[in-house]
Amino acid sequence: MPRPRTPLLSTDRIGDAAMELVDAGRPFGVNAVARHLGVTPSSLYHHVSGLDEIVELMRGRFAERYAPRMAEGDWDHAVAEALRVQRRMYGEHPLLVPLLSGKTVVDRRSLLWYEQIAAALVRGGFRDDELVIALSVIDAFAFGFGLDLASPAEAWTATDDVPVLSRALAAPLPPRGRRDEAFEWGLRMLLDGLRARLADRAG
Amino acid sequence: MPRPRTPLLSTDRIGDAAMELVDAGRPFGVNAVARHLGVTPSSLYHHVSGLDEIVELMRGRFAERYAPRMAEGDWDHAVAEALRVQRRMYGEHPLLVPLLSGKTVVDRRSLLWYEQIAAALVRGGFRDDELVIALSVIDAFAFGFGLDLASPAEAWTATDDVPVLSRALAAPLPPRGRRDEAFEWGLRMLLDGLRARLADRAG
DNA sequence: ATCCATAATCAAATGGTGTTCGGTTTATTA
DNA sequence: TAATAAACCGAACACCATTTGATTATGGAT
Repeated sequence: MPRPRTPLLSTDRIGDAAMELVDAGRPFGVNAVARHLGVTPSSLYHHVSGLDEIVELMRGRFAERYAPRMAEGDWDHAVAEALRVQRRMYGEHPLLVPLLSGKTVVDRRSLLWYEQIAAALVRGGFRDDELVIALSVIDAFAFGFGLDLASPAEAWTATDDVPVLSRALAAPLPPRGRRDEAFEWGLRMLLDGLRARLADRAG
Repeated sequence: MPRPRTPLLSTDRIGDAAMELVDAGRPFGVNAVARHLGVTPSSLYHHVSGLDEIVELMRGRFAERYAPRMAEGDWDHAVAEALRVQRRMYGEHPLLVPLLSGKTVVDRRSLLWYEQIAAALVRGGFRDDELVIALSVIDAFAFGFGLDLASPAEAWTATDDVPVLSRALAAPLPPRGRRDEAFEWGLRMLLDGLRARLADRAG
């Protein structure tokens, strides 16, 4: 097939297709995106450098959809809100976790997500040299609990060799579920910890 | 080649080969393990169900090598020690992080690692129904900071669109490095948070 | 109006992956 | 001794990401 009269592809269309694929919980990859667009895989390489760029485009589309409304409230409420939104995203699309983790964030709209958190931290009183540390902690937190959502429900196997662990696994679950409860514990620890950092410095 | 007079393979040998591969920082996979053993990939399937089981065997070998010495000290010191050891493991073998995360832990020796933490938490006074929650938080913590170690040094790209983030990235780094510092922040938050949980209940 | 470089598609091939199947030989067990 | 199971290999399968070359349409320049 020759060059079409009107282009079939564009980075926007590719990013959208990738997002739709993940939205539907279908397997993700260059070939899958091409199939979903009714196009051969090689065509994509005229618009995109490879799989990583497609992932980055998709990251941007999702950052747009799950943009937190953190307004101008207290800095800690803003951080909590951002993390809750991101966790909702991973909960609704667990496939994203292994795709988005471990790669440098380049996409503009995704960087804005971090920018908002950084701004909230500044508002809270964190110094410049502490910002990147705090952001790293927050990021590790977000991806750690994101991984939890992407993992099988039974994270550990009960065995006679591990009686304490087995008893823990057999204990009744809280109404909210193990994962939600763990997230709320973690979130509280994170915010308390950040606030303590500020207080330490003041005192 | 027919069946050899003395077997070339065994699950132990396969697990060792996988570990040696990751130790050397070489690419990991069924074919790579087979090559390293001087054997065709199909031979492995007489001893192992597939890639996942090889990963699980390797998890066991590493759990053995990085077994924490948590003795009988304070429960919080024990948890801290276990997390530091695991972090050292991920630091020395970042390839492990994406391999080990997101899969149910089946290997006996790896489960013992969690068992020791569970025992420490019980010693600290956590109830049965809280144990699995606390373990989940600890696990998310470990993998979150493990992911940080497996990620590129520059997690974010500085841009004019994100001035606060860019300023944060440009700020001088602490002597220990961004990652180590973030881990220590996080560890302190985690332990403080767990202790606060216990105190809350007492009061 | 024509020419030409560029852009956009496809078809086909490359080298990789994990996995399965069939054949051959050896070891073990009855 | 005969039958069965175990352990290897070779070859194939279906996928993957990516590259190359050919074909044709578009848009800008002469």
